[in-house]
Amino acid sequence: MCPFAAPKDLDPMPELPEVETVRRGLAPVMEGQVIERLEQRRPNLRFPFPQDFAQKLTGKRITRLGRRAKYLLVHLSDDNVLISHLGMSGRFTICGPDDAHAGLARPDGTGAHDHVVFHLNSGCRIVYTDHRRFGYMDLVPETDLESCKHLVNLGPEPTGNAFSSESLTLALRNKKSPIKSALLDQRVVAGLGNIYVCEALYRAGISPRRLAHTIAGKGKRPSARTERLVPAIRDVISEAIQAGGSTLRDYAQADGELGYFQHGFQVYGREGEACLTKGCTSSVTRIVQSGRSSFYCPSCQR
DNA sequence: ATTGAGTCCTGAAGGC
DNA sequence: TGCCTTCAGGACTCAA
Repeated sequence: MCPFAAPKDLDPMPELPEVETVRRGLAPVMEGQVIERLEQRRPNLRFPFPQDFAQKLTGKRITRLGRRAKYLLVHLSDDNVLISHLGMSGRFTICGPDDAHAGLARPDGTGAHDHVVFHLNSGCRIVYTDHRRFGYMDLVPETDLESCKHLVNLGPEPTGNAFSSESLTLALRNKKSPIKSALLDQRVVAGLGNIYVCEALYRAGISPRRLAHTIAGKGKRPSARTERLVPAIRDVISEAIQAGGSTLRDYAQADGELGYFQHGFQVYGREGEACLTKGCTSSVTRIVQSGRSSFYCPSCQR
């Protein structure tokens, strides 16, 4: 049950589906439990922890685990919400009551980046590990959740009703940046990261270099590209959540580390390899856009 | 206002 | 073998 995770081929990054998978994995272990003790091993991750963080969480019951975009939301009995962003390398691991190793630095070097340990009254421990420390945690009152600085500017959830070809048209209309950058903008649609943007654009047959406003079109009615892009985003996210769910049990049994699984990416990380579109003889190309890698097929994506 | 560049961090991977 | 450089990425800050 403890985090002796085998190295993965691809360093997994938490985007919306991974965070949702983490939420689903943690919920049955954390909901209803009291945080008997919280170990905070350093003063900050990406940002400082809130003042008296451990003290404010001690003795609180976890009422519910939620999620918004890439944020994990831990609702507490005192009407505060612990907001956790996993950044690049944040992971949660469930350690059972009998596991002596939880959250301890070990001779092989693992454990050195276990920054927060939740000790629950069930005896389980939830260990937050983040070797790059791009993640962060914050505590906000439930009543201010939607208007707090982390969530206030977020666009619609890609799997929700508010995300539609109409809303996307509006969001892209005046954007002069490439569609790749626009979709990474969390105000346009919330929860996409580099991987799923590449995959969605491939599915929709849209070049990452195309300027966002040329996708939205000029008229009021959504363009053909927008009509392809919305379901492409929706599907790629939904499928990834499903894939996460189906492997959740295996991972929890294997090592307790939650939310990461082998994806079948069609373009991401496949530079130089054959395009998977039937009949296409091109190969996947990598370009750099605003400092990030974009993978795409120059023939299929226009 | 919008957009892009720089920044944080660490481990892996490649070069010599 | 080992040291050094480069790279990955989200999202904040800053500047054009």
